[in-house]
Parts: sequence; structure tokens; C-alpha cells
Amino acid sequence: MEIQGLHGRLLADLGPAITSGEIPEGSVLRSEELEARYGVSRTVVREAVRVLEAMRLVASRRRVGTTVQPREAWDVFDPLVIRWRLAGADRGAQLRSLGALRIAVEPVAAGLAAGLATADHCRELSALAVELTVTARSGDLRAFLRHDMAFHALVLRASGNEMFAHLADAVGAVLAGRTEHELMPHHPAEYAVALHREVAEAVCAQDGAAAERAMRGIVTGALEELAPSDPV
Amino acid sequence: MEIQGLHGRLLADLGPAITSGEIPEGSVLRSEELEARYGVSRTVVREAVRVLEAMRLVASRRRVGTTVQPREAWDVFDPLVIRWRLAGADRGAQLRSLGALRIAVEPVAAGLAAGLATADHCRELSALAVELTVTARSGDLRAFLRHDMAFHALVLRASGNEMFAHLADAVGAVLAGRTEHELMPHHPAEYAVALHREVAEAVCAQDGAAAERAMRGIVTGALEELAPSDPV
DNA sequence: TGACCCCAAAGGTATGACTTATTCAAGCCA
DNA sequence: TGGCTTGAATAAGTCATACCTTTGGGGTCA
Repeated sequence: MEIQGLHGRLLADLGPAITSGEIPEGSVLRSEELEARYGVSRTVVREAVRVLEAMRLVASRRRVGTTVQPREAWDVFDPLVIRWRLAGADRGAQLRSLGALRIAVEPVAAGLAAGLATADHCRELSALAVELTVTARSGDLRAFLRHDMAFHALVLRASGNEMFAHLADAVGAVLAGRTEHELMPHHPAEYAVALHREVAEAVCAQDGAAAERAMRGIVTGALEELAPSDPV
Repeated sequence: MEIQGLHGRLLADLGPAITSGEIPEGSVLRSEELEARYGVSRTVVREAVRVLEAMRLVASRRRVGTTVQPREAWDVFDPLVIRWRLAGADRGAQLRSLGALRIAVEPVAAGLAAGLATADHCRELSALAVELTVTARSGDLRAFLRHDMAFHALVLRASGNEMFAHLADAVGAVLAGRTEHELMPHHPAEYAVALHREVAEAVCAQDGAAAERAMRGIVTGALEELAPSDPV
């Protein structure tokens, strides 16, 4: 997944530095300076800058240099930007944003999936619901996480909407981040697991409204656990 | 907005060619060939390719070349990818995807906005609702579109969620595409305009549930007009 | 048949020369 | 004084070329 080559390394260094605020908005990076700092050639610097520019993290102008853009300009849907922000100081804000996005998207995706899911989808979803139940009871958080990610990714894929499907990674990152940061109880709440079973059943029964309702319960519950006060 | 420079021109040429399927999945582009075809230097080709690679439209490998990726790999949230697809053969699929995304996001955004909107937001939203009513009645579709885009963008911004806010352009593109392609009745449906007024009122009254309900009415209605049969 | 090796092909990197746009300031005119 | 023109400095943009590195594929040999 990681971009290879020197420009990839540069990108992996500059990107997080910008999204974390270490290089603040308005900073000016000059090519020559970057060449010297990283000991690479113009070619490499230019390619990395071009990619950052496509993400709207920076903007280069002649005679001025490459300016770090204000955060409102950033392409916050770019997978790399999301990952960098989740790994850095912005983690909290990013998790809240994604939480709201989940609230919006996942219930609708579940509703659509109920109308489109194949028999295979249904089987896999049911199996995952069982796994979730088992691993929640045994307290195996790692396995629970793995199945939880698979469950949500499957629903998003089964929705038949490519944009929803592409949010699977981001949703997975949220779930993973929650577990990594010990924001999960040692045994996942039973009500949440029950809701997952409900989603699976509703999808298999092609009951879109029920699937949507159950999924809405899951995501709103998740956000409340994360930030009880401020649901933005 | 458009990226300047030769690499920008290359990008603006290759991007649409790929998203439209003119250059099909699996095609291999060699740098040398692109240099010749566009009469530009290695530098320029490489920078353009690097950006396309960041969008996951292509992947380059040594000894092989730059391969066009399958559409499932594309970063479908990238603003440029969205624009290119809307402008090309994929227009229909892209509009349906975005329609579903609107159904998911806009009601939630309206609900959040009700809890966060400032007095200024409220004033502007109410003013836009009035404009919508007037221009709908007079049949001035161009002005109606302009205010409609402003209305939805404002709600998304007022939601306080940066990811929602960034969808404003995409939503605007959907609305614009609808008008451009004569998919609108000459006089926008009165029920839709009434729902816009309801959203404005609910947001001003800080009634999140009502705002969400009214907005849901708008977006589901919009999608049904667009594709009565298949709401994916 | 299969394992191994070698080479050519294509991208990756480095570098120097040159071009072009843009800012900033000095100078000029009103 | 104030605004306008002009010119020089600067940093990005482009080009051409040379060389490095990886890797797929074909050929060889056991």
C-alpha cells in the first residue's frame, strides 16, 4: 500500500508533518530547501509536491514557493490524508468527523444492502454476526475487531454503491483506532452485538427499513461512547 | 481551479480519458510514448502520472509501465475524478452514486446544523429559502439553481463537520448536472420548495429532528425524479 | 521438465541549463 | 503624496541527458 521510491518517502514525511500542524498553515517550502533537507534531487521533490498539491495540502506558485494551505482546503476524503490525520495530533477531530460520516452513510448503506444482497452476502454477514457474538463473549478484542471491520465493510460493499464501498477503509480505521486506544470496554456491549445480529437478519430478510434502523443504532451508539458530549 | 502548467494539461487530458473508459482498464502507458504523444519532457509526464497514481487511476511498475487500474480501485471521492466522471460517459453512474450519498449525508448534516447554526447562518438560509420560492414561481431555472446550490452548501457547512462541508462541491455538481441536462421540470416542484422552507425554519428553530426529516424529503424526492426505478 | 542466470526494457533518480511568471521595489510622472 | 510603470531578482516550470535499479522473460543447462 505504501508508495515506494524516494518521492514516496518524502510524501510520507511531509504529509503527516503538514496534517499534524508541525508545518503550519502558510509555511513556505522552497524546492531547493527540500532537496537539501532530504538529500534528494529536484525530480523527487517535484513529484512529491505535485501529489501534495493534488491533495490540496499545498499550493505552489512561481516566485513564491510551495505554500501550506489552510486546513479547510485539504481534501479530507483522500485516504492518505485520513490516515495521516488519524496517526497524528488531529486524531480526535478526524475520529469525530468520521463518526458523523458513519452515522450518515452506514444506515443508508444497510438499507440499500437489504434490497441487493446476494445469498453469499447474506451467508457471510450471518457468519460474521455469529463470530461477533462469540468473540464479544470471550473478550477476544482483536478477533472481535477483525470481524467487526469485515462486517461493516461487507455491508458497505453490498450496498451496491461504489462511494459507500470506498468508505470501508475509513470505517475500518475508526474501528481499529477505537480498539487501539483502549476506548473499548473489555467486553463489547451486548446491545451492540445484538444490533449487528439484527442488521444481518434484516438484510437477509430484505427488510431495508429494519436494517437501516438497526445500523443507525450501532453507529449512534458508537459515537456516544466515543464522545458523549459533542456529537459533531 | 484548473491546474496550470503542462503537467496540468496532461492530467486534464489523461484523467478524463481514463475515467471515461476511452483508455480501458489494463492498458499500459509507457512514459516514452506519452512524451512523444504530447511533445513534453520526462519531468512533465512523470508528474502527471504521479498524480494519477495518487488517485489510484493508474499504477506504475518498473519494467512494465503505467497500468490503468480497474475502476474499483479509483479514488471515487477525489474531486477531480468526480468532475471527470460527471463530464464523461460515466455521468449516469456518478449521479446515482452521488444521489445516494446525498440521501445519506444531507439529512444528518441538516440535523447537526440545527444544533450549531449561528444567527447569520439562519438569516442566510431563510433568505435563500425565499429566493428559491420566488425563482421557482417565476421559472428562472438559472437563478433557482444558483440559490439551490448555495442553500445546500450552507447547510453542509453549518453542520460543523469538515467532511460534510467538503461534499458541497459534489452536491452542487449534481444539482447543476440536473439542470443542464433538462432533467428538471420548468418550474421546480412546489413541494420541494416547501421542504426547503421547512429545513430553514427547523434549523432556525434548532429543531434537529424536523430539519433532518425535511431534508430527507428533499433528497429522496430528488433521486426519485432522477431515477424512478433504481435508487442505488 | 525445471531451475537458474542473464539481459534488455522501463521506470526511478540526478543534474545542469534554460524559460517564464511574479513579486517587490525603485524610480518616475502627475 | 500617491499611484503607475518598469526592471531586476527569484523560485518554480520545463527540457535534455546520463546513469541507476528493478524485474519480467527468455534462453541455457542439468
